[in-house]
Amino acid sequence: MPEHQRADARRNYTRILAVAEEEVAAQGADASLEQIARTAGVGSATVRRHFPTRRALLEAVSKNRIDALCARARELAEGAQEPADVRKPADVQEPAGKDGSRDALLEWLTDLTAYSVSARGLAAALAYDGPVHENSCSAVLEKAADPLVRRAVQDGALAADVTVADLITLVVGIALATEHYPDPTAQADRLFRLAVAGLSPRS
Amino acid sequence: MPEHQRADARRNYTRILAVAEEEVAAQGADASLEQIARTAGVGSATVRRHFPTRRALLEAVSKNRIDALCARARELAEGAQEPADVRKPADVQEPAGKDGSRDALLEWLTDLTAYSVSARGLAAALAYDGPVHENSCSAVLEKAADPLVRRAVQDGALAADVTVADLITLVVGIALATEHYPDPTAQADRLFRLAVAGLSPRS
DNA sequence: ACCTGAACACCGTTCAAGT
DNA sequence: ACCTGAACACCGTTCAAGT
Repeated sequence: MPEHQRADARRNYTRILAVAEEEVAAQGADASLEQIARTAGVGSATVRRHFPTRRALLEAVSKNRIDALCARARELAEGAQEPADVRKPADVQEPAGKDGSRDALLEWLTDLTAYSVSARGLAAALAYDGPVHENSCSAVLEKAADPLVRRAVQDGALAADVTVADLITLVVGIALATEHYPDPTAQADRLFRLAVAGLSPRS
Repeated sequence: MPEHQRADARRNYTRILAVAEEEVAAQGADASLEQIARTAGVGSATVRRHFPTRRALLEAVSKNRIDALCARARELAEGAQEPADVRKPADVQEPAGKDGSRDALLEWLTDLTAYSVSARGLAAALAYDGPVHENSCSAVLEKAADPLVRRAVQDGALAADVTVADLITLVVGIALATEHYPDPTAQADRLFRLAVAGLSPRS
């Protein structure tokens, strides 16, 4: 969204986005752009001017949830208990340690799973689809969650070659594959816990 | 495909399917039905008569691979080494034991992952999409692979509440989420190994 | 019984004409 | 600078007319 816009342009942008949020929530990622234009009372060409691709629209619709997930990641990265301004110097081992790192990461991934399942269109917006634009949902989310993953690796709670992109893609895959289940939340939860536990023997 | 068909009907069915295989291989699960009809030299209504839904067409296109995966599952279920006709009585513990159960299951899941990534349309055909028809791809595949999962559970190599549907859905999700990566096979492999290892500490 | 061709409603894209 | 309306090519669906 450009800085200085004509008033009517900004108004249209807002209306389209509001309608799109409802429509995507109701119809999912395949919601009709034409229908959105009609309901917003603009031409479909105007929708296209503001959102050149379907993905761009889905990303805009998902922005609030992405921001919330980013905030949550930063919160968890600092350690849930202590306020941000009393952090230890970098050379002191984090008090949370291995279990804390792992728990924080798992909590965030659990939140991501819940969001990806319940917020229609979010999984599609996050799914990899060609080289990632700088300010895309994926890029923003990965940047925010990266510290969580790095700390887990440093503390030995996660294999060294696992990236934040791997984990997000895995969760997105679970969300996509469970989308049409009778109870998507329950099934996504099952699969997420399965992936966390692994397929190795339990002993 | 009905038993007794008029010759031209059967011929059309075959041609449509052959064209669909090429088109889906080239364009993926979203291939244009209209285009398939044109190339096959029939009306789009004829395509629709033989394959009432897109899913039905994708399932028909995927049939060979599904059969191969079923055969592989049965092969692995009997224990790779011994021929089928010297199997022990049921009350004797399988010689393969816990590790064998787990290895057989993992090998099959690895094959399923490879197929789901490389055979375009297969993941879409397997993805859950409402109540499963009796002879659907999913049903057939689940039935064939179920013994592998049950044996792994019995031998303690897998948590008791994990079902064959869970595992297939997880793999399908990985395939869907990695579809547009530069190297889908490599990324799907990464995620599959991650899910197998789990996110728990390694020690 | 099965197929064809046409008609229909819809969609996304593009662009000339407006203000 | 931005929007609208129309034109376009495409798609999937349905059905009357053929053989």
